[in-house]
Amino acid sequence: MLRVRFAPSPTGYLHIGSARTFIFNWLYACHHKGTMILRIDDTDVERNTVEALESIFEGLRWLDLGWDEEYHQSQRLELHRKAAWACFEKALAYRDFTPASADLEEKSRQGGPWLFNPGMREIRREESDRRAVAGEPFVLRFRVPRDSRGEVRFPDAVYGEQSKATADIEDFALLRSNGLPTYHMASCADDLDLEISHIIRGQDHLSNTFKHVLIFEALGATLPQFAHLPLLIAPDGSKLSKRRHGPVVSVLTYRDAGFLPHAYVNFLCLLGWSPKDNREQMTRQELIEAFSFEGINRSNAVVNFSEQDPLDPKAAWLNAQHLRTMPVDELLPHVRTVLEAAGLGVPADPAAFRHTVEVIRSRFATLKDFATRGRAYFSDDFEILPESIEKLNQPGARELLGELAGRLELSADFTEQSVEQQLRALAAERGVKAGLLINASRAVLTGQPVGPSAFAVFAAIGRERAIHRLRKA
RNA sequence: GGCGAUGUGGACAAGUUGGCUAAGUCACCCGCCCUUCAAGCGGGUUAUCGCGGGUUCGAAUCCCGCCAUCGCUACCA
Repeated sequence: MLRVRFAPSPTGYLHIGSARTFIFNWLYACHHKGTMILRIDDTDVERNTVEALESIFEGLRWLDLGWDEEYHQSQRLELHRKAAWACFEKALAYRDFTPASADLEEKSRQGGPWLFNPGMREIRREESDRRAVAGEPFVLRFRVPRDSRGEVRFPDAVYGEQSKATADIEDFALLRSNGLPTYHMASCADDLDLEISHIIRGQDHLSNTFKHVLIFEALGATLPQFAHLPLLIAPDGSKLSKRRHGPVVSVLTYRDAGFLPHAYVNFLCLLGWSPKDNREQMTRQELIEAFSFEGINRSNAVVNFSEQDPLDPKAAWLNAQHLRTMPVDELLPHVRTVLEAAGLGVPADPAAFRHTVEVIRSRFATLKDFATRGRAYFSDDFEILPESIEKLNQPGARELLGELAGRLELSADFTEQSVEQQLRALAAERGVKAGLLINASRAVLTGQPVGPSAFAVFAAIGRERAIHRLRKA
């Protein structure tokens, strides 16, 4: 049974890189009909916040992909401790009584690799026990087998066969002096207990994996398969950080910018992965079918944003693409949500709503456009832009609009075709270009200087409202 | 400093068992369409494949060296 997990730590909002990791895990699980597990890695009590946890869930819910099982590491601490002490009992770990120190850190930075605190590795069991019982604080460290073996290796589905000399792996901590497990310990113990078969995570963990392999072996487990993902980075090559790059690193920013969840998922998939057959816009099902480790790149991908334009142009394009090609009925709920959030109503007649959306969506790039540029379609309270007023100020435009209103009122029917007929006839009779009336109509009906065919606008707005707006001009 | 990785046009990204003029997408420019703006359709500009050597009839693809960038090097994850 294939089981994968996404394991965020609740120390900040859902990062777009984390979101992509979640998506790739999800895709892999779906492709192989496996199980997707969400595991909250909250062992760092100092940095965890409930706000961050909420924010992560909010982001994941927006992505709208779901998961099958959910765990929180803080509720499984006994498991982690048991695993850590099992290592100790087998003499694969030892107590380190050295107090945390910045000096040692400094020393290691200059003088080559730092492997362990001098003297601690060799303390005899009796002395170690005695000092512990006496209440002396300690961290439990893994005893890297530097004497018995030369290197640690593991295959990575993306980066290939990896190896590292044990001489270059330091004695990392398993348990902190406060008794809580470290990331390495908790993660491995849980991966083992939850029977994770494939660990798909960011490449920043590639070097850590050597330690994890050691832990898995110490616990007598067979290794899961590893697949590391290239990182998402900023245009200047630095890693994406909240401090330096602001809201562009949070998935919720894209929700608030009016992205369709699936369009953003689609975009993220194209960063570091490719179906290799030129497809860009893909449905969820197509992504699931096409996804495989073979399509994952090894180089980091740049999220192409700038101060002027915080949205990656390709992401924006992909969103517009989905917006105008997806089945309308799937789009409608999203439009409704955005309109309601803006305090706008949705047409009572579902067919009218659907028709209106159909008319305007090809000119919009985000969901927000429906409430801003498309406001006049859903409310009588809208602004007429200065550029639109210019079109109204053409000589004779207002008078003709009034006249048109009169004719439309008396007309037998009110369809795109009939309105066009009436309008063109009027223009011909008065000896003006149809364009004059067409552009003026659009301006007064929608407030916008540009937009869909004016005749389609008439039909979408409806007879009564259209006539009213014509007269008001 | 040590270790682990990566380096194809502004961004994404094919191609890496060596072999026609290095795909495609976004962005940008032009044209068509046209009542406007998009969309759509057609076309175009942008790459000495990080740099320098080597092997070869022939290298983005193989070998060596160098450089740059990223990651790990925490009682953070």
